Amino acid sequence: MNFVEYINSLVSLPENVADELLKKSRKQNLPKHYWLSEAGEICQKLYFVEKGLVRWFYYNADGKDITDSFGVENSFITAFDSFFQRKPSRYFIELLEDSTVYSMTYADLETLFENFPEVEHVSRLILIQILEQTLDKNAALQFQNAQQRYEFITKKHPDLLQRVSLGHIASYLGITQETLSRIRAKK
Amino acid sequence: MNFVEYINSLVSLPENVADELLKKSRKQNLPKHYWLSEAGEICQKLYFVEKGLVRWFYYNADGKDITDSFGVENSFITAFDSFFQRKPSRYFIELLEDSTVYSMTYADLETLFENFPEVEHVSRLILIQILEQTLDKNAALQFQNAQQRYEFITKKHPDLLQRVSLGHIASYLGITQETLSRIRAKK
DNA sequence: ATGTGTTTTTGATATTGGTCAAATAATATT
DNA sequence: AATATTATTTGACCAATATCAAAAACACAT
Repeated sequence: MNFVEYINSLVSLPENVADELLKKSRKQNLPKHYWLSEAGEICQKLYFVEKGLVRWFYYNADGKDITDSFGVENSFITAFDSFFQRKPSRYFIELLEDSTVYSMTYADLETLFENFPEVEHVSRLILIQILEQTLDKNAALQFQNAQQRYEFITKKHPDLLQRVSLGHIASYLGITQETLSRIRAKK
Repeated sequence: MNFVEYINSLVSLPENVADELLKKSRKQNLPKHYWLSEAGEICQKLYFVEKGLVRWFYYNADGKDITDSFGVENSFITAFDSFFQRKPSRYFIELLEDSTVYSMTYADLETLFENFPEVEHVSRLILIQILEQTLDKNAALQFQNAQQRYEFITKKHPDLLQRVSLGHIASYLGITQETLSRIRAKK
């Protein structure tokens, strides 16, 4: 599924809008470990992952690598604290697998916003989805113990357990990898 | 500042759009402890707080009251997991002070979306702000100790410390009120 | 196959912050 | 003002999880 097909599954797009979206975007195959964006910089592109896996992370005050989130197939990916507001990001965005992504520049997206209300509309829908996932994660961290956090990911994102290293999963859940390893060991 | 003035401070609205927004909205004074929305139900309205203070909270599996977030003057308030997607919410929304709010139904907002691209546009801007605040809070909870969490709120939302009870602040930060009380005691 | 680097597991110990209970302080009600 | 209610503080104790260190398992390149 390319990203226009994905959008069409959310709202049906007039053909000319679909064409414009494809025309303004660029498809690329990029290798594992490639960085789509870096902390401290303004994220220049909005990505769509057709195949592959990404990780948002940042370094905290102690220099520790903290995984904020993961993005899988059929997700729009960007530094949400940066791209739309044109200010430096907190996050790095890293490919965890060889991936196929579409990308679009901010300027091109703005042009689409101005010319096609449908694009603005679908952006709103997607932002709401992302906001909801973020709220979910907040609730999973606040006052949940390590066991409960692990259950959150096994229920909400079981696919990630197969594809992501234990260390990244633990960090995402706000626990140490030793603790996660012990949780897995029992049961 | 009423909510149309607030929106105008973000993007300049054509006069007819501003008029429509005001026409579709309702201004109310509501008392402290009033619930704008309840968990388990579809949140029916989008609110704007002109004066006052609100709290999002939910009851976790143990029946514990968990504060997710606060909303102050000049904020749009709704159950973001519910209102736009028309599904039951996790959250209660409670007034913590006597407040003046504007409200608009989903149906009326949809009509505005359909007729005025500017409304869709400004919604996107507001959603991005909210998403960013939510990401900030995520980062404040993940791998930050109690002291650091308290510093987060003193820096980012110092006003809340004056207006919200210690118990609610502690819950918001994912720590017990006893721990927060002890943090305040030293220093 | 062998060696090198990375990831995961296991163990021992330390620490943070939670829990429970009671005292004090602040706020609301009669 | 007196009383009841609610919020905050304090103390003693304990549990969950972090930290540090080392071993084991696994992956990858030569």
